[in-house]
Amino acid sequence: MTASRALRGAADVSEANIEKVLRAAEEIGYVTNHLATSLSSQTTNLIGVVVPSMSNVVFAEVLAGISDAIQQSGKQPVFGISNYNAEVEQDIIRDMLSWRPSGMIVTGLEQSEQSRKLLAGAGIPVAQIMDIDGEAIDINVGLSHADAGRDMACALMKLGRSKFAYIGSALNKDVRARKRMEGFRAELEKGGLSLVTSRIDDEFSSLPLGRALTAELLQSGVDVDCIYYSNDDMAAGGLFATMAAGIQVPQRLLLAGFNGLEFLEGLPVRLATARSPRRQIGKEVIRILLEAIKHPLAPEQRRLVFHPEIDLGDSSF
Amino acid sequence: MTASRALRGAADVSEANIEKVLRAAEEIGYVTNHLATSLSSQTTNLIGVVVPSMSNVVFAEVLAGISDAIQQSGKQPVFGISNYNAEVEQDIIRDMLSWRPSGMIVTGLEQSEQSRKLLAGAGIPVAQIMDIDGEAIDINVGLSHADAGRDMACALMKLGRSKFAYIGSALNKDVRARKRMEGFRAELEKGGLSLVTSRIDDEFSSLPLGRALTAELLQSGVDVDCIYYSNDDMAAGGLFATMAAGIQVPQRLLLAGFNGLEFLEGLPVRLATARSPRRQIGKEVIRILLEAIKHPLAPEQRRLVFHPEIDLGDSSF
DNA sequence: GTGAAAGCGCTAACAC
DNA sequence: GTGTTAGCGCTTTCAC
Repeated sequence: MTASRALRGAADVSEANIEKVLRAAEEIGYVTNHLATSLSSQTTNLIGVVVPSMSNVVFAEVLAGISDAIQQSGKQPVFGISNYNAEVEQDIIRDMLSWRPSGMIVTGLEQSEQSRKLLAGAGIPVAQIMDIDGEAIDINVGLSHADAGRDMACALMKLGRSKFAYIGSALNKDVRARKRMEGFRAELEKGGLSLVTSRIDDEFSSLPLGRALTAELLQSGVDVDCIYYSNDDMAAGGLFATMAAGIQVPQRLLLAGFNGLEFLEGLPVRLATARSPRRQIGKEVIRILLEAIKHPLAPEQRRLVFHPEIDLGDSSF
Repeated sequence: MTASRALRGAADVSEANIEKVLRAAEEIGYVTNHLATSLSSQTTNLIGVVVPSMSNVVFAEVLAGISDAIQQSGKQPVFGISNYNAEVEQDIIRDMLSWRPSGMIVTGLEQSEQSRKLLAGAGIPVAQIMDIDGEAIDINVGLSHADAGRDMACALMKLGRSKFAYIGSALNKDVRARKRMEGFRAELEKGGLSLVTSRIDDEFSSLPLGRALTAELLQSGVDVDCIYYSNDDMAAGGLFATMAAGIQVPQRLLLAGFNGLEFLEGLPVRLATARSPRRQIGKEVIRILLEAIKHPLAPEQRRLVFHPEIDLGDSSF
């Protein structure tokens, strides 16, 4: 017992014993057994975090935000990757819960029925991040992707564009990209316009894919003056297709993406985009979750909505 | 006991009881307590994985490779991010070991003395990945970055280039980038050449940084016909700087990076690079680690060396 | 095929 | 300030 107390830095242990214990621990290379600690104390320092992908910089940055924010709290994040697959996600959630984490963070609002049940029944704070277009289980931190699409459509129409195309990918898997697209289209229709054409692939978004789909669209000869992409990677690929085709961006053709990734700043043309607050979402969800672990939160404290800022880049002339 | 056996799918339980137990578990929303399972059975299904960063696509892909490969094994990866900081890394390692994982994977060979001691004393297989230039604790899967630098220098000299510059970043933190640079320089010297100039920033590599450093170098008016970058992101940024300056790549100026990232394929010019086998490293290290968990491995089975293939892209004329 | 006993390595609660 | 007792939720072992 004295050793246990000394190692935890608990009060009421004599200086002499503290030193003795610490030295002995050092000597034998003692490493706490967290399994026993947690089982005994009925509490862990674990926070489960499930994201759909890590190759996508967006989630890498959310995780970085989470890592940073959690640093001083004594909690430890445990990451899981669902590959945009609800069944995989459910398995991961089940597995994480079996480690009795003190909080959970999952991406988006579209979990399986079973996943929602598991999370709701776990008796711990649960946060859903990135998206707010839907009903949350508990804590919800993110932005409206439908609105993001609408806002971009609105801004582009204001710039005088009228012949719109959409280029995206894997919309069946990436729900949030789909919501942006739908918001975009809805707003166009409100303005009396509609998409002239679109290209949607099943693969995941990437720069080469954006380039390929754009090249294809340009070659088809359809007359458009603006392309809205599912995200910045795709839009950057589009830029290179236009360069190869000798088309002036943004003068003759305006390209717009989503996320406001850092690498856009290095491109030859500053494309239009909307900055998603990725690190901030990570930071804030941890802040709220840690509070929720301490004591129950009022409904209004359990919801945080960000409004991504549109950046028209070189297109704002 | 019967319940425990039924839930684990163990043999020797009557059909009737299996069904009864499963139904009851479903009904009350039972979730295994892995803390108790692992404490009791003296074994976990955890594999600790420590990487320096996740914003860097390279590590995101290694982790993806690990995730894929581990899928069917019943093991579960637990990821930690060290931020290129040996002290943070040590804390993470210590923390992970306290959960009694059945194996550990860490990035690079440059752990702190204490970290090495912890890992070596944990009594579990330990794999160090990405780099092989140094002494490994146990399992080692990766490539020689010094050789990668040398090979690229060799290839570029063969193309007739002679006035070399180097542009890199955060070399004090990114040991492997430093090793490539040193290998590169050593090979140049072997060929009777040396770096005409170099630009090295403290920030982490990024496309905008590559662009800025390259623009600066171009403006300085130094005469070079080839730039070797710390990696592809930096090189791509360099490409945009040359485009802005109206310099023909690769004719007048050859740009070379490292990693062979997918997005290079979307760029206006296919830059020179060397493909690092990122997913493969993830896949293979899991294969070896899982074997090592089953039974001790011979020294030659504990080491796997990859030889990155040089791709000169449009520079190979 | 099922159950009883012991124990994994810790901590909570209480006595001294 | 220190030690004792009991127990966290499982699994292992052995008896029946």
